[in-house]
Amino acid sequence: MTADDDDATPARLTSKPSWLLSQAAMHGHRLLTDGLAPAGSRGYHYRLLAALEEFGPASQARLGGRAGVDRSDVVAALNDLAARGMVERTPDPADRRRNIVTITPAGRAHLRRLDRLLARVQDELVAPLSPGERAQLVRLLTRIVEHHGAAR
Amino acid sequence: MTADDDDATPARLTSKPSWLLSQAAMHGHRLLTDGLAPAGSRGYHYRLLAALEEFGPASQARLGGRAGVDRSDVVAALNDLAARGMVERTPDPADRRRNIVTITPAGRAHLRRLDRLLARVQDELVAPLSPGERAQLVRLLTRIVEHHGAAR
DNA sequence: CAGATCTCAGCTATACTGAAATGC
DNA sequence: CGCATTTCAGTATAGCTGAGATCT
Repeated sequence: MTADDDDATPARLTSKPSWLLSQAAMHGHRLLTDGLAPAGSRGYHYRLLAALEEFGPASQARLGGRAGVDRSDVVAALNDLAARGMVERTPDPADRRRNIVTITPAGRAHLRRLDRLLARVQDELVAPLSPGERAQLVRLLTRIVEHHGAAR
Repeated sequence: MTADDDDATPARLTSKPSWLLSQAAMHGHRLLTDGLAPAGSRGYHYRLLAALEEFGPASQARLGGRAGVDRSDVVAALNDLAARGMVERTPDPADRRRNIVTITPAGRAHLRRLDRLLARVQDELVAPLSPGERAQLVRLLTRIVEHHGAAR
């Protein structure tokens, strides 16, 4: 009754891309959560700050679209970021339904810190692969994501 | 104000293995859920049946370990499968704390049906890749999963 | 006694839906 | 009016924890 027996995984699973992807993503998620915890941040905080710095100020609806955060969850995440002085919400004078969200200098500094933390996470995640293999993995995954994302 | 602007994804995300993996896994999860729905089954039903057929009858604890289903969720999943006559729970005469779970002929037939449905799902998931690229993807993912899983 | 097993109740995080309030 | 935006309330699922009952 060794650990081999207990942990043995059916070949039906280990051979399937869908299972491998979900397992690898699960490990990635844990590394990311643990990696960002020291900064008191979550993945969606990073995604929102990144979208703001790369594309500039935006309404919450558009920001959510870019960062992959649901309209409903953007609210709470921005509350967090605003409370820490990393973003500012100002009413849009041209359309008073909208909030224009802007990243602050403190937000940019925090984003740079998260960038450093996440670089380490990526390194751990693909640790067993050579640089060439890592690039190949990114290429293959990008094609899969674009194939299914384009149909959205 | 085109869709490009709304759907634009920060380069910080699209270049990261952790993001690509979670996106690809998300698409895989949707295809899998949709693909199994016609059979009235979930991913964990498939994993449990697969573990039973490949490794034979087992206690619920061991079965959960093999199928990657939490001890707490095994109970409900087996209730489903038993109600449909796909598994049988019998007390272990050698250790009366345990239930020995066995797959029935109906369970094997159902598993074969799920196998066929899932083959289509895998095909859709990696549709943009050539056969060689699919094999390469499986190899790379396997090494990542084994690297992190071994440390468990 | 410690520890394993099954079971149930409940928690957390994520992704999503519905609807109200406001404004275009 | 229809439609968009923000916000809140609530739902569904997956993964997990705690504890009780039973048994080794």
